[in-house]
Amino acid sequence: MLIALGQRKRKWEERTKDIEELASQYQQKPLCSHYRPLLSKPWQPSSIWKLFHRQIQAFNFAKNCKEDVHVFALEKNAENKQRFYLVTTYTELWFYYNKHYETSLMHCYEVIPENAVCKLYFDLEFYISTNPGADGQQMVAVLIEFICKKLKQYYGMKCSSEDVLNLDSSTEEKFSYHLIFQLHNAAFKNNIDIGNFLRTIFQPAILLIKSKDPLVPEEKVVSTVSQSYEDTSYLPSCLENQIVTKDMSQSWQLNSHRIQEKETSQQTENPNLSFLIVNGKHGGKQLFVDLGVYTKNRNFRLYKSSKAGNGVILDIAKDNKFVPETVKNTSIEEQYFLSSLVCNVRFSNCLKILSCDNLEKTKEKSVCLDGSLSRSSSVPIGGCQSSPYPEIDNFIVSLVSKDNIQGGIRQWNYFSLEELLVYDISKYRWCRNIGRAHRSNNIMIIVDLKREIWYQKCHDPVCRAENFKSECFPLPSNICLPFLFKEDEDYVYIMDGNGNIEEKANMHKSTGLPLTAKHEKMGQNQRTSSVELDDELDDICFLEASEDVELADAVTNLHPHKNWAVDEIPDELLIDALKKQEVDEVQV
DNA sequence: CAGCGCTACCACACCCC
DNA sequence: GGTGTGGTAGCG
Repeated sequence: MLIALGQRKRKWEERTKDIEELASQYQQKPLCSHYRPLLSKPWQPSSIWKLFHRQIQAFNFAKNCKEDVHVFALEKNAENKQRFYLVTTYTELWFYYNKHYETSLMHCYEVIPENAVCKLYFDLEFYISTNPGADGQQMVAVLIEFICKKLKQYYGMKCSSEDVLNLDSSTEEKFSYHLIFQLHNAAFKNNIDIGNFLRTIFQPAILLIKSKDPLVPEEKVVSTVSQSYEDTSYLPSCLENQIVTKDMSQSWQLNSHRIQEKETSQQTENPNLSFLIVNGKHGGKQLFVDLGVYTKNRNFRLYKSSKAGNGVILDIAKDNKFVPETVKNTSIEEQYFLSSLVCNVRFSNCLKILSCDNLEKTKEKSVCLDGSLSRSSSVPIGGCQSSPYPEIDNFIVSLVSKDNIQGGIRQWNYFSLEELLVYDISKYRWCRNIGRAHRSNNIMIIVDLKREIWYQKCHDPVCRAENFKSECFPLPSNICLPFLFKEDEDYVYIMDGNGNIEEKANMHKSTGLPLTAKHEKMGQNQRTSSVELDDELDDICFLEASEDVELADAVTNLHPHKNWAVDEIPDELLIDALKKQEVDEVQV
């Protein structure tokens, strides 16, 4: 007994000694002593890499992070499809992912947060055995052409197959594609709205499928296809005769009239949607486009990832025509990776947010943040629509309720990349640029959840031309995320050098030392976002995520045309800014 | 110790003709 | 027989 205890004690002492030795090594030779993500390449990893068992814990942690972090889901393996939730930045994920395809990161999914602005994306699939002769690539081409046409029709967006990233994950059994639209200066309000949009434009096909269901009475069925002018030779032989009657066509027109008040004149252009319909695995008709992927917090498989239990990765398809712009010091592969991320959408003044309410409500709207493009059919949303943060909404309403004017929130949009809430204000038009209210243009208030600040921007063309952005004001602490979300860190996992996930105490990733609250909050002043990858960034994007944020902001205000990283700002400018802003207790 | 968000489907209760 | 509700298996 005593001997065993003695052995245990010695083992424990050895282990403690090893850890202490390792810790002193890291202290002497820190891994990230000169980390300057905007300057040095190859860059070094930041410290944000945390795994959680529960999605909610991952989101709560991410919301308290100062970096551009995102939540990803990892499938463990084929036997155990249990999922973990990883919080990290795009850049850091790529850094490890790129090297560890065959480890824990091989089954990795982007979590598309509910309410987050995102790109138009598609999951396409059909079983090859039940669809003999179906030409998947040709069907994809027709689909893209159709979607581009509808984007033009509904939102005035111009795009072509060259703006669509085609990813292929097909097997001998199943044709499987992902499409990610890279629209210029436009994105959808959230993935629910994408679903609404697609259900609207695919409605004839959806109803046609339902009509094959004996439970649906035939007279309720509406469809399109008055003229079937398109080549259907790529269709599976079983679908060649799926042409719908003229009565159905009229029905669709009626129905469509209710859906889109202004579009009745265009109905004659409706193409044959039978290209959308395929045979299911066990018979029955289904859509080529999976409409089940537009739900809250949807997991969408990453470029180069495979499903657990199936070795087929999502790779650039042979027929892909999208080529990302090359960016200095980054590989084309990384650019493809960033393009494939559905939520990698950066806020800017000219970004058009596309939205679509669900079919029952039958309202269509498209709003441009710069106000320069006309809004389509719908009425503006009346009153105050609440965002996921009612406390912040209340604060915004209090900001725009002054001088006997009761302003309101016309609409809000959430950018998960930078954690920005962009509020379009109604009724209240006071602009800090001109020192009075605009006559006809509305203002917006941007809440930066990471920097815990808010500022005003403007829809007015003159203010826009100046790229006006007001001073930054601190958010009251009781509406900041750390206050609203108390993070749960009971279970923290890290990945070892081989990319394997191990359960660990709550440790600092680079040093292996226990992580203190201060480390957490400081985030080591590191920026690993795609900031340095995008030449056309809005000024708001450059100088953030640091302890010195206010100072950096002050410098930006003084020198709006320079874009410095926090640690690049010349000392004299910092001092100027200090004087101007009377910022205390800032370490230069 | 440990996934999440649906939808389709089923059983059952209640109501009306 | 029609309609509403609540629970859940199983899909994506």
